[in-house]
Amino acid sequence: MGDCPPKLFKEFILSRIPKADREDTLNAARQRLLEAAADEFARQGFAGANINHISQAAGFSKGTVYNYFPSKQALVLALIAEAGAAHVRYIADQVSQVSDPIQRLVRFYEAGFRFVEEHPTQARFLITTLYGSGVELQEALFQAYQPMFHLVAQDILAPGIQQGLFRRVDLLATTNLLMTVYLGTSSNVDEHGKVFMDPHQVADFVLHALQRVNEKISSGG
Amino acid sequence: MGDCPPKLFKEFILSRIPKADREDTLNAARQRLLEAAADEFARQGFAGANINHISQAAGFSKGTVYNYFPSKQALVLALIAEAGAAHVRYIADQVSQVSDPIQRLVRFYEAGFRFVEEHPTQARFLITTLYGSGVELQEALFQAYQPMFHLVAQDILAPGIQQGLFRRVDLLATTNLLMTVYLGTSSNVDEHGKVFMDPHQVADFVLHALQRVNEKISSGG
Amino acid sequence: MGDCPPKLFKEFILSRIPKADREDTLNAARQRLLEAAADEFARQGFAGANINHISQAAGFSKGTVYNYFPSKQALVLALIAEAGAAHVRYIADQVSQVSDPIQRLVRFYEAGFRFVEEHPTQARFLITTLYGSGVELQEALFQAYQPMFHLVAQDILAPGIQQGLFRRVDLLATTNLLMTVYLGTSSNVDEHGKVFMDPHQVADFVLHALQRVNEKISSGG
Amino acid sequence: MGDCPPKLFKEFILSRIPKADREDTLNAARQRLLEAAADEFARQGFAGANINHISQAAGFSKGTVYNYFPSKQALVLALIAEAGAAHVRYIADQVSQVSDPIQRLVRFYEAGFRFVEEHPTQARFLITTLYGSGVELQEALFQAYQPMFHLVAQDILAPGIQQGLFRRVDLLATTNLLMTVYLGTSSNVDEHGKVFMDPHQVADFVLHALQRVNEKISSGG
DNA sequence: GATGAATGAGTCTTCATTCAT
DNA sequence: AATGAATGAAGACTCATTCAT
Repeated sequence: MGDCPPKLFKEFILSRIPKADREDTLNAARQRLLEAAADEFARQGFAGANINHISQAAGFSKGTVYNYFPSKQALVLALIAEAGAAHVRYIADQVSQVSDPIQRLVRFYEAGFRFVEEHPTQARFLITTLYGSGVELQEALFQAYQPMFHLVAQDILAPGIQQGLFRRVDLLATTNLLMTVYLGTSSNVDEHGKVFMDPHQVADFVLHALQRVNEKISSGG
Repeated sequence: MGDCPPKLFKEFILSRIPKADREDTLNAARQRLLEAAADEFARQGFAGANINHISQAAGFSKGTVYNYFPSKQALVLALIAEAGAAHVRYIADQVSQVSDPIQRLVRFYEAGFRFVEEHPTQARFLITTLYGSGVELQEALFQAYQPMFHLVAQDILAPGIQQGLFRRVDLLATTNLLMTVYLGTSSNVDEHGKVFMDPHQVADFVLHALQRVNEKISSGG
Repeated sequence: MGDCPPKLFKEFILSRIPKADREDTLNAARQRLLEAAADEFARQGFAGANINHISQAAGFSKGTVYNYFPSKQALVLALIAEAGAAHVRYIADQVSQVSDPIQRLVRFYEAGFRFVEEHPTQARFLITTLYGSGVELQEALFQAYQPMFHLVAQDILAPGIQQGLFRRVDLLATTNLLMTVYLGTSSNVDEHGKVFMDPHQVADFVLHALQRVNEKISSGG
Repeated sequence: MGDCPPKLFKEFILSRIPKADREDTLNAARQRLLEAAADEFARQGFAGANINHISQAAGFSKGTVYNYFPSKQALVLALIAEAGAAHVRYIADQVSQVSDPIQRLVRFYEAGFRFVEEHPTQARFLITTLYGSGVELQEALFQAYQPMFHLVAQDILAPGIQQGLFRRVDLLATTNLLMTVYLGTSSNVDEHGKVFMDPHQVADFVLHALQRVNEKISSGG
């Protein structure tokens, strides 16, 4: 650095600090856009969403989204990836804090509902994308959710069965059912974003379904 | 007759047939439009659907939907009402053929999945409308589904509890869960419209959840 | 026809007449759009042209072009094909009315300039498209002009050489030169659309270039 | 110096070098921009050109063109003036190296085609601008080309006629024809930028057209 | 009732231009 | 002088809806 003339050194210093700020600013702008997008997409669906509204809801003028995302499609896909990953991470973090499979299952629903209540817009976006129309987006989100399926199967169900806490259910089918129950119940929220059902009610239900019993009720056709 | 151009032939035929049949024909036109609408709405969502495509898919030309439905919105609402009612009726019919609550629960899932497989387009439309975006449409469908909630609560769960077949669960919450499990699992279909899960697997799961037990697994947070 | 009830026969007759009119109307609309397009494209170039202006200049409102042409690109291509063919046809018709190669060459420039003066918009469009930017459009027009190259080569130059009226020039290169001279000179018009040069002046020039001589002026580098 | 970030290194260099060289650097930047502009304008036409692409193709970032040219329009006009002048100068230099009018005419086409092959981008820009759309730009280029018309008329044709080498043609019209032949033939290049025609073929053609003859072929309409 | 041309508001996207750093 | 984020006007294209036939 000694070769740099003093003036340039100063400039160099100055140029480093704004750069960090700038990056923060850019990331913040991107985040604002993603949040606004989640809101708009959740309310109107992909086709019904207006990308200009998104840009303006994020505090920019019409064209500015396109400085961050090359198209409406790219914007949803980015949102699916980020919100999906955030959802998975939030739940996985809290589930992994306990080790007992039963506790983990309870935590799964607790954390899941908490995510919905803390991130209502993202959650609503995710649910409507998962079940709403548009196969391509559904598949993208399904990909993003793979770790959550894995979490339920490998970190909750499998050890629970192995430890004799749960009955010997089919792993794949039951994972699907537990996920279905989570995603379905968490999509019912009141106008304040509160999930209608209580996580412990839900957990109770599935724990009953998983418990070992002597006599099996037959459902044969 | 061979000299008549096809369009006029159609008119001629229409003018000859008795009034009751003519009504049938009109209803048939309406039905064709509703089916085409279900397909388009299921694939593209409400906002993404093209009402002209619907008209043409039904065998009419562009403006003709408007002879049957005053607007795109009115068309979806009619479709929600009719498809929703058909869905409820299909399941209720089959459930009511047996009287044992356990058998009824099994029938509920059997009939439900069968409906999805026999009416894939309607079913896909209903699911995407129920979870997809657009609060107004969701509420309309929720209304249409009230009889199905009632069926589960009053004709399956309540008698089952009363007869001591099911444990004393919360009626509303459990109805929600059973419905959630149905709607969630029936939305997972492969490319041929076959539901991924087996109805008996699902029924087994919920019957386990409902069975009376001596020792209760606690999920207390 | 005897099988048709009388009312339908009347309808049949009525339905035939409007149909012909309708077709005329549609073709007229299409032609109006193509003319308006030629004007706009000639003035602004492809990229600079505003397709809404074209629609409105043709007496329609904004979106109506799209009832006739699926895209801006398709519109230019149709225009290139139609105007190019008209240009070729106009010249070929008049050239073929005489049989002497020298007369034909004169007619070629006469008819060519007349076309420019009678169809100034189309002509300007064609010239700007041929030399202007956009390789794809240039190639499309080049294709449309093939018959004009063929005309010059096979119906004017070749017989002229064979009859000993023209010197033994290279057929391809000279065709290019004659076409170049035509296209280049016909692109210089005054504000009233009148070509600056006189067709006989131009014809004289090329006839001198083609005449047989004893002594050849060498241009050897 | 190794610690200086690249941007600053550039500034450092700039600040050390003498004023005259610095001006050269600035001019070099301007030249890079003009070259990039010629490329973009030639490919896309004025309306289709993207001024940000130009800036980036010149090695700058988006806004930087505006430090050199106040607007897109000003940029083309500057380019027209500079490239037009370069074109004229290139040809005039080589033509003036010989004094015989016939040799000069041959040189005119030789040098003209050589310019196209050595400066393909500029040449393509000039041709498309001359014939392409946008009257204002056409006129600007026409102005820039005045010295080339003057060259042909006063330094080639007039002395040739005076020396009895060419027949007594109309000066203005023939100048137009010679220029037309040049501009028209030089616009036909293959994908490597090579002009399709040979300059001597072209020169031969016009020399034949200009040569004195005893018998004149009449083209009288 | 059926048709399909016409309408025009609305949407996605591009890009010349500005300006704070 | 260079940067590149932001702006917002403008343009290609879509489509719900109307209506004369």
